[in-house]
Amino acid sequence: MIILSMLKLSYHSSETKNDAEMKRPSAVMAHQDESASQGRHGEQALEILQTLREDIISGRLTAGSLLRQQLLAERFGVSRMPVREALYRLEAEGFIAFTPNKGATVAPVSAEDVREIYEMRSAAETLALRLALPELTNAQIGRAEDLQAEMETAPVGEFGKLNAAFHQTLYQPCARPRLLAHVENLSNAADRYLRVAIGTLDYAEKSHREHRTLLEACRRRDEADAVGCLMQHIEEGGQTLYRRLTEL
Amino acid sequence: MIILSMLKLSYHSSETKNDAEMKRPSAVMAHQDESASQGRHGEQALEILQTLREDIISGRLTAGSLLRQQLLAERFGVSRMPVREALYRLEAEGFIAFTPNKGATVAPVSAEDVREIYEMRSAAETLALRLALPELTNAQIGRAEDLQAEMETAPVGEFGKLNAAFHQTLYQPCARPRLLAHVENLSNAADRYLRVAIGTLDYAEKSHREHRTLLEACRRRDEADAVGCLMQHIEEGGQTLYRRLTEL
DNA sequence: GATGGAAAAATTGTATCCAATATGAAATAG
DNA sequence: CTATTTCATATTGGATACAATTTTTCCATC
Repeated sequence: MIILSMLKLSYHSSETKNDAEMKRPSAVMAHQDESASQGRHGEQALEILQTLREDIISGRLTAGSLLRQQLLAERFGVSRMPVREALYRLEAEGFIAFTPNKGATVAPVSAEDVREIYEMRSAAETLALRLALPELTNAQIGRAEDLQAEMETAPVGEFGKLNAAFHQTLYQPCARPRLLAHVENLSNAADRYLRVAIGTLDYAEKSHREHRTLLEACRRRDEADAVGCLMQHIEEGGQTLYRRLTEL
Repeated sequence: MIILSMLKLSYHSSETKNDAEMKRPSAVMAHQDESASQGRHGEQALEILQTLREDIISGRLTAGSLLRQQLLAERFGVSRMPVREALYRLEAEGFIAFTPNKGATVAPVSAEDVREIYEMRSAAETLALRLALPELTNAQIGRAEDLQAEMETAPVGEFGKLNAAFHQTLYQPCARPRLLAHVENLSNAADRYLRVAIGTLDYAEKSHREHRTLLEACRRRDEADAVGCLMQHIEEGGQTLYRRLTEL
């Protein structure tokens, strides 16, 4: 099957002067303040959101778990109000689901879900790479190479974060805040499933090999090759996870 | 430029038994209760969310407007609590942005934004159509044709809703809840910009023509043709809006 | 008249309290 | 002994109350 984009999405007068950073918290922020969010105003909810998201991605909170607002409030030493704010945002990200008058439960996992996530990743990330490649500098490619090298020696627990950073580094120059947020959200959703396959060595080996091939194509600024590599990388990764989950 | 998907996203053992309806309210719900949300528990926020979203899309709330929680609470006859819940969800949808201790403002509009939205629509909707086409029944195509006929005579104010329904009808059989929610969200985001072009007759004329061509390709189950039509339809629509906005 | 600062008002963010519903246990009827 | 009903408890959804911060206003000073 061959899908061909015969439209070259050439929008004229594209200035792209600023990266148009959206005002949203954007999920990725270095822990700027290790004092347990006791100091300043209005950041408890963010802390709770990030912690719960980590808990779900890492598997500490399993699918179907009930999230009791009172328990969470006590755990974080705050009232139920910022907890509720965090839960609303988690719902928007697809990690939990509310049932009226009953509470929030961690979203279920399924083979169909991971298949869908990777189908969407393929579409979104190839678009991002295509738009980013003309703006991508050698310095940025170098940073991606560094991340790749780090990933190859880091412990498996770090794989998800480093992998996301690697991909984001390549997409960043596209300067599309909506698209980048979407890619990040899909990456988080995928990380929840990654644990079931990252244990096997050949999965990581294959990923590393494909990353290096991708970087090479980026160095050459070969758009067709780079996008093809990325698409294969994502779709085959998704198929591997899908098979792994249907076997269980 | 030719992008070719050389991977045929063939996931084996694909059961797709149920459509896996997500528990989230899903934004599209018929007004089941015209009594101003006074009756049952836990639905004020939904009413507020839908109303505010409509207000932003329709332009009644303009970019940069400050959304005062107290005013909204009084307008809807509730406390600030369900208002805040609605605002959090609107933020996740990209319609508003919070600035700490200052409040929520309606997200700005820009030519870059509409360009990005249509780039994402092209990627997401062609994927949805590709996945839906093998499952699409003649009855569903008939319903799409009915919607198209209705759209050609309806007042311009109805165009956005009918257009979204037309596209959703064709994508629905793909049975991908995440993807469909994403497509719907992008459609809402695009509707905010549609007002600037829908006034011109040739825009609507062109859209109707392309819709009929698309339906014909769907009838023939010609995937390459249908996906090509859809991609051209979306990308050229986006370029038209982009040009219109850069001229202002 | 313009400018800077302090106080007052307004607004957000959080905590506490209340209402409505759901969950679960105990009691009663079969 | 089991099933059903009723009542107590727990939990969510919403309203009110309070604290922290920002914005506005007003006045003094240059």
